[in-house]
Amino acid sequence: MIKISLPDGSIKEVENGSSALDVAKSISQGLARNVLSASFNEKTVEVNDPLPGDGSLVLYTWDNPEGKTAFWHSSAHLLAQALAQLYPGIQLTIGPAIDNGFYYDVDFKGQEFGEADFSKVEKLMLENARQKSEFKLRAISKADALDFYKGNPFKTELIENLEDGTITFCDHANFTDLCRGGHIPNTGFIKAVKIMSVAGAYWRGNEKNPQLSRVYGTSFPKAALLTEYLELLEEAKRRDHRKLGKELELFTFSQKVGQGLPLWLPKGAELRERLEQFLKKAQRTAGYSPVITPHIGNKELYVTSGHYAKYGKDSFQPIRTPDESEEYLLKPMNCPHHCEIYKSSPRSYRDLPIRYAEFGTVYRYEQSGELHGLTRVRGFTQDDAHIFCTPDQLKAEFQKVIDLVLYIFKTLDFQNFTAQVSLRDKEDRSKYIGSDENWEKAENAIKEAVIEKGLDYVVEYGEAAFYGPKLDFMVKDALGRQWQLGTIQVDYNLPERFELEYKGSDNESHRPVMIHRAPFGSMERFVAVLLEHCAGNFPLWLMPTQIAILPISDKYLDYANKVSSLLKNYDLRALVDQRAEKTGRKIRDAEVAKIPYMLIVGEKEEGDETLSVRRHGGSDLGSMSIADFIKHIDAEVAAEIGEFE
RNA sequence: GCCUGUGUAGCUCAGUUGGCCAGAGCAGCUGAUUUGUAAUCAGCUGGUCGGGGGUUCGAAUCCCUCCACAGGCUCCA
Repeated sequence: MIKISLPDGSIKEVENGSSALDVAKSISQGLARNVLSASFNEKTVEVNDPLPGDGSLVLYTWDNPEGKTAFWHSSAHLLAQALAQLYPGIQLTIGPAIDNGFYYDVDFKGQEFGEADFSKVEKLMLENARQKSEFKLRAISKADALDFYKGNPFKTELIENLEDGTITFCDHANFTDLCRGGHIPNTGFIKAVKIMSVAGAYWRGNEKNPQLSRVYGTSFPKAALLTEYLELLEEAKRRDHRKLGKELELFTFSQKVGQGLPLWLPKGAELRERLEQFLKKAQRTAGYSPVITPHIGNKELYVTSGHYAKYGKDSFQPIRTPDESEEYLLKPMNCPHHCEIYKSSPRSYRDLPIRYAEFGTVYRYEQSGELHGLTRVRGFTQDDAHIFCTPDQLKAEFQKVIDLVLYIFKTLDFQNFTAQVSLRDKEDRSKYIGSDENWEKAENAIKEAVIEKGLDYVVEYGEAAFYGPKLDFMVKDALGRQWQLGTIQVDYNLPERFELEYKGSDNESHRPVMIHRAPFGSMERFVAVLLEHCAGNFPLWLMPTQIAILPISDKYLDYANKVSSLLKNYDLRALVDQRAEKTGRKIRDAEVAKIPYMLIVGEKEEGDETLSVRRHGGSDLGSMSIADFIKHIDAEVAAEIGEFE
């Protein structure tokens, strides 16, 4: 007998050779039916394999992320099996579980595969699933593994990088795949399957490598869950910022202007302006000085900064002047310009920190396939600022920026953000410029600042900017894709390259440290993510049109216009629906336009100088005097914005 | 840039074995209606079927090519 301890603290005695599944059966039949994976002594094990001895066991079902991972990982095997059956001669590479499903990268060896083929793959997968084939993991020697995959350069490469003695294959039915393990008991658990898309993916993510076809799929233990998931995707589509942006007339694109170059329509521009004013006010409080710099700069400037060497190919081609020796670049970054402003005058330690802020529009030649609505464009405006400070001031300045970012996220109700500390790649240091010593200092300053602020964060190695480590604030869009919004970056390198100096109290020259920071990130991306976050129902203070005044008939137009001009005097944004439509229609249109407040005015309201107030979404707030309504709105806006201290 | 798709009126979409003059709803315009909490009625306007080239007696439909968009891959705000 062996002793198995379970998460609830209980200890189960089971016979030698029992599997995780046997333990589940000894607890309850219901559990046994639902167990998808297990970990033994904190290591993932095969649920069907005998447990090696005493230890602690955790069983996972669909309700645990571990269970889903095993489920989708196993589904990837099922997909590979079906593809291999349908397309003889294809080469399999890798097929991991991902956030909402799985994919498999295959080389179709020239065979056609497109959307039209999805249903036959799904059908075959389900057919195979019904066989209830067990997944069996077995050890294999490196030599045998290489022999098995002779002729498949991808698997061969994977195996070569593995240690002999640790290599395992997974068999189910008559299908075998290189695999490290973690499977569901058998294929019968997979009840619903959907191939989502097929896309090109370079082997190991490197565009110099051959391109494979990545087949994306998802699967579920119940058909109803698949339906539910597809409905969720539909809902996400309704929240898509590209759709809402069009409907709410915020922005557009024109082929004639160019790819990735957003055109802000009046309502969108107004919204964006309000966001800018909001941040400018907070930045005034925080001691920033506004600066303004031009849209182009001499190429030499970016050669000095190192941007040209690193991002030259991602820039628009240089602009030439009639003077042949001159080359200008559409500015891809604002920092070199700000460095030159710093240098425009000698600086003393008494001047620091200096904080230059600019809503600077920058241009980057993103590959056409990269462009995506407002979240990835070729011309965008950063809410950029550069803080020049002494090394002693770095941590405090960094923390002040964190406060500013958190204030913004709080005001706009972004609760589900991820703070990511991005550090250098541990192995490859060649991607970065600057001394090890400075990198160490910068990385430590960020870590300390984040810990002292009590921020939840994850550390990502290799995600740093080429000139320094950073702290990024990531938010997910409607489809679950993660985008970087706010960013705070420490930089010892630009001060060096631009030979920035200040005179210390010791009358010696010293080098300042720079912080690059953009709490929104870019206005374009921020508006996009905000739009999806609130499904177009922006907070009242941001709404381009806050109030729709709806006269019952044109007899009350005069009163409606009078109310409108009164509201405008209070800096409120109202429109009067002058159409000869029925009230029901006017309300519907205002609802569809997501206007927060509707004021219905007719005979009664005109008589006693009141308003009949309706809130977007259907609630009737009843009758109110104009003064009370203004107070009501002011209170709502004040509650939304709060003060930055 | 590459892979897989998509592109018909301002918007959403029909037109899918090539065949009268390319359709609908919404929006817009004109008129009637003077209306009380999610769509009043009628009429009218609006299209180089993404651009170019080709096959054909005949192309939105088939072929080639370019462009844009969408979902991915690398990078990044």
